[in-house]
Amino acid sequence: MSTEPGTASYPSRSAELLWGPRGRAGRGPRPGLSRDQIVTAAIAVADRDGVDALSMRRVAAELRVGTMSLYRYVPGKAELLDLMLDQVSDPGPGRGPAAGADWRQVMADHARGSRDLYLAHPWLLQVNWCRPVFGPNTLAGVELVIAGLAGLGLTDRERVTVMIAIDSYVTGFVRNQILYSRAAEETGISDEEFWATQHPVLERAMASGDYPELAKLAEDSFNAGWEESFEFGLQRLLDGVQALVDARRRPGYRSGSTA
Amino acid sequence: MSTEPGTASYPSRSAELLWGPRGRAGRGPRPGLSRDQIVTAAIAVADRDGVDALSMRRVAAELRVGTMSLYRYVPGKAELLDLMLDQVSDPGPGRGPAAGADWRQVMADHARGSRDLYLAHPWLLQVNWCRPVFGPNTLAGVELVIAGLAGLGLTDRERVTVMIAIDSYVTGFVRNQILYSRAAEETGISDEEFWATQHPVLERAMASGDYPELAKLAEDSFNAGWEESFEFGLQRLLDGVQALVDARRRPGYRSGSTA
DNA sequence: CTGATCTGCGTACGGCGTACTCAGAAGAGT
DNA sequence: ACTCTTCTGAGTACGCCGTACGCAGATCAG
Repeated sequence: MSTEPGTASYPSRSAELLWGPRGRAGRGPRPGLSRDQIVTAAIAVADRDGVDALSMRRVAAELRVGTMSLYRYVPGKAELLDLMLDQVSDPGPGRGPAAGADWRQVMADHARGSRDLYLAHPWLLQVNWCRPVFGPNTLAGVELVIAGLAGLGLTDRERVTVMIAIDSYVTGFVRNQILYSRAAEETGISDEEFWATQHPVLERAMASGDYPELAKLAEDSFNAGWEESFEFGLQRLLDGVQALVDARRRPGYRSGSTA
Repeated sequence: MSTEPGTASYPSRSAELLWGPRGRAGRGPRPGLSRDQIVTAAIAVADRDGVDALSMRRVAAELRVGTMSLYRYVPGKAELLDLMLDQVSDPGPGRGPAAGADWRQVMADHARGSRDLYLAHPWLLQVNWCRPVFGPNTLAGVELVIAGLAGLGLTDRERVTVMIAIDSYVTGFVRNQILYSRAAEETGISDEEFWATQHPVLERAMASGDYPELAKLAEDSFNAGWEESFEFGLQRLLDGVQALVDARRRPGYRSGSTA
């Protein structure tokens, strides 16, 4: 409390908001607004106009309400972002793993689902969360993955670490994709224009001889689609996990390296 | 130029700054400052006080100079960030791959090097780069990895995609680590205090029965160190690449899945 | 009806990035 | 040596931001 608020949320406050009862004392006037309304409006603004356009004033305007009224429902912007994260992580009702799916399918589905989520709400990866506060919906996703890794002979810690690895890959990949492709509209410069400005610079760099291997690459080496690249890396990662699972089942096997 | 600047840099301007000649016309007074000085000072501020404390006024104060003077050397904050990225990516002189290292060692070294870099300069992952502009140093890192993947029977496009996958994993992992561990000092709350506030909430969630598999996990399943977790995931990913390399060498082999 | 309590929100403060503007220093041309 | 062009340094100001504070009025307990 003594330090400046900065961008960081106060985790215990966010936890209360995420898990706490939504009771209300019956003394004053009825609230004309709800926390969910505010969170929904904020998500709409962030989706439509980007995270830079997300401000308390903007959200209030969206709801035709005074700016400071928001603070009756949300302690501050950081906590609002925490709530946005959890609301958007809601998988919807009845979203479980297909009954007969093997672990690899479950992991791949989860990875693709996360990717879709991040692409639909790019601000998820652009915001500096003070610290990931676990909300009910976030936790439900974790449960699904951990359950999908049950019964494979992995230790509990390995299951958790595999989950982290997959999440890291997805997060990092989509972050890259967003930086490259979404930024086009933010700068008002199309992808073609961007590469048109970069191309001569790169040509000169290649001609300099400082990057011999890069210069030898075929022209279209960087032209794989995002979707295709994502799948490729994901399958490599899952292949590696597969090797570990096989090793646990056939104890004679040795992995390419220990960890 | 017609649109608002926002957070996005103007890529052609950044490219000129990164690659362009540093010539100066000899007419006016000598510049009392240099772009490198500004970039260095900005990096110092970001490292010391965090990315939120990085402002043009702050950098100017660091250099005991008027705020607007910075704009004689750097078009704006976004471009300054681009320059910071490239300066910090300088691997130093004579940093090549060890001569006899196999590809796996080269990839692992590169991954660990990136990780160290990101941990040393967390703002690298917290800033929303408008778009990754390739600077000389960034490009040198790419060259190293692509060279390390030569001669393995992979296509050019596969080499690029493997590189992206490794970079995605590293980026995503360290981002997570930073969010969890670095945020402690920003909120002024220690790791213990944070978990102390989260623990009862999680206990109640586990007791609710909504997360059966999570509840069954051993208590210390999440307690693996960052370093250990990073290595584990990295080795899994490299195992997967290994499988692809092996498949290319023994054409009869089939991967766990195609991509 | 009274008093406590809660909501909505206007005002204001300090900080941000940066456009504009101008004084004055330094070299070029004569 | 003088002028003119050009460049640097920087103060001021504008429109954003998050949010602390305080007040008017609505609502309900007693």
